[in-house]
Amino acid sequence: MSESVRLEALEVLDAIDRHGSFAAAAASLYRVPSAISYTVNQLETELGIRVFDRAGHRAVLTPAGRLLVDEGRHILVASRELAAAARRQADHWEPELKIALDAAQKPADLWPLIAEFTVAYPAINVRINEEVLAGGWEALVDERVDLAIGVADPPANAGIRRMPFGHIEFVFCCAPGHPLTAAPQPLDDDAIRAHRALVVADTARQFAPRSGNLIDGQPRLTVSNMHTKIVALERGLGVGYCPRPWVADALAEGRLIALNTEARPTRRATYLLWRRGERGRALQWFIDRLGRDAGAS
Amino acid sequence: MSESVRLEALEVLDAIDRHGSFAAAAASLYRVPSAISYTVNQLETELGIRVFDRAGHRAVLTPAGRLLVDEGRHILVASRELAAAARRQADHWEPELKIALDAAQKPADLWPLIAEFTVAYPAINVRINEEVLAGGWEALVDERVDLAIGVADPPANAGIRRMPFGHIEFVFCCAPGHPLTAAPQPLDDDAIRAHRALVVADTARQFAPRSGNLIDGQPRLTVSNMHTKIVALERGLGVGYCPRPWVADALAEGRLIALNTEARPTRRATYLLWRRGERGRALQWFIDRLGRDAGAS
DNA sequence: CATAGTTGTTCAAAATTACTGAACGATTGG
DNA sequence: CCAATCGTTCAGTAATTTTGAACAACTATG
Repeated sequence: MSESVRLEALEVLDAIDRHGSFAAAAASLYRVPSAISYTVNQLETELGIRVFDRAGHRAVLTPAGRLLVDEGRHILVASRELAAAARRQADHWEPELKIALDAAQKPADLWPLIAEFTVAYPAINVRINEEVLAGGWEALVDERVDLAIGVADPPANAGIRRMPFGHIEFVFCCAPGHPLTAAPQPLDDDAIRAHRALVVADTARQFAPRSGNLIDGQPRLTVSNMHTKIVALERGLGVGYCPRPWVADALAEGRLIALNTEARPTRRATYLLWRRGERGRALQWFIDRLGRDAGAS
Repeated sequence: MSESVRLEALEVLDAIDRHGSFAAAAASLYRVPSAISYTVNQLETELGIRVFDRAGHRAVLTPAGRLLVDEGRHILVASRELAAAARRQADHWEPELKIALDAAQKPADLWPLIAEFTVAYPAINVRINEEVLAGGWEALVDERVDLAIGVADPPANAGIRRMPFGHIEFVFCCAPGHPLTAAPQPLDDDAIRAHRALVVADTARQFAPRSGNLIDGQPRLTVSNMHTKIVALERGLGVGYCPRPWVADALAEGRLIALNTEARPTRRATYLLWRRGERGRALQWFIDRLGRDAGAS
């Protein structure tokens, strides 16, 4: 009456079910029929139940046996996958790579690369979180992600390695009918402060939240992601800076208007960030590929 | 280089991780330290990787070893649960009991019973589908469920056993401002046919769908469940028969009005239905408990 | 800086477990 | 009814796992 089923028994059950008889299963496992009998008997005494009904002298699975076969196959697969995953891990392939993508980057830009990776390495899971402002940095420091893409102005930190990734241009936008469109440009802080600012909430959980491009004293409408911010801008709910790639279409189609503002940096360098030390091959692959295209964006 | 990890090795790894050393693990498994060494070595050669780093002469898990421990525990749990599930199955406890609840019954009426069952038998999963008209019957015949509760007017069938469950009273309802409220009662078919009928779609997939209480030629608005039907009735989108338990509150609060209709049976017997033959203990438990209260509803 | 108490390894022997092969009874299909 | 298949049993053998003793490396403690 052992408390757990033995993997060997599950293999034997699987073979019997797959080949239709003890004899055929024995042949498929390069063993002799009595060895199959032996294992099945052992399983039955261990579990204290009947797994096969031997009435018609062609052994047929009992309901409990059926359960063992069906569920047992999941366990067999899992234990094979675990062996494979351990070998990959030992070969410096992490089982899962977690990526933080800064909200200023368009997720669609990353999809071709993800697609290429998952085709080449189907066993490695990839998980992408979109993070805003300090969120990507914090996720990296907290080891919630392995790689942060497109973070602007990251603080210096001995434990974090960085590589220039590109530049992101911020455009001050509002809807066509918005009162600010009538104001003289370049807009000064006072002109801007009179109108509600649309901001994307920083996803940082514990570091001091940063407010990007934000002028104090201005009324705010905070939304949870860049897409919502742009929709809200188009509806005239406020004004704010947006990454150019996100608003290029809306500007071209006249759904949003770009306005000049005074002396505020609109172009910022962005970086690829990862923790120093052990670098898995999947992480290295992404650093290589993203670094190769750097500056293009 | 076997393709799968052995359960014995996972037990040993788990014990080492849990107790902190080979020696302590050996003690906990009532074995001698060299046996632990043996199993670990065997695992390492089978996988072709290092599982422990023996540099500091206090063996420490490699990343691959940590993966094996963490993921391996899931496999150990699964194989123990499989053994237990097989024993329960052999003891005529089905691993999962699937119940079809007729839309005319209020799901809330079943919750106390479900709660009682899951406390008494936490290992047995219960799944409830709500089915409309022929849907419950069909789900039973198709073996998608094991028990159908509250089905009205089930066809006779040699493979299906039944037990009277109760009665369900249907009330013809409409919103307070609806034109039918001004018509003389009892309403005849012509009066009813002039107004849109709200019907709940039959969930039957292959049997001829039944239309409950429906007069042909009448315009219809079909919705997917009883709750939606009642909301739609309250909004004045149509008229129709509803089970009294579902509309009792709405009638009492005046959100719906009950109207008399001509010569149509408004009270129907409902039944508990299950397939004849092997009857698992969970099924028997529900039949006993539901049968005991029969007639009360 | 000993020293006692760890920890994990190795190896031959012992114990246990799994597999084989032959003999046998039961069932199926032609 | 005969030949072919199927699964079981059982004694013997092969393979694997466990043991116990000897050993080497490290740690903490006085």
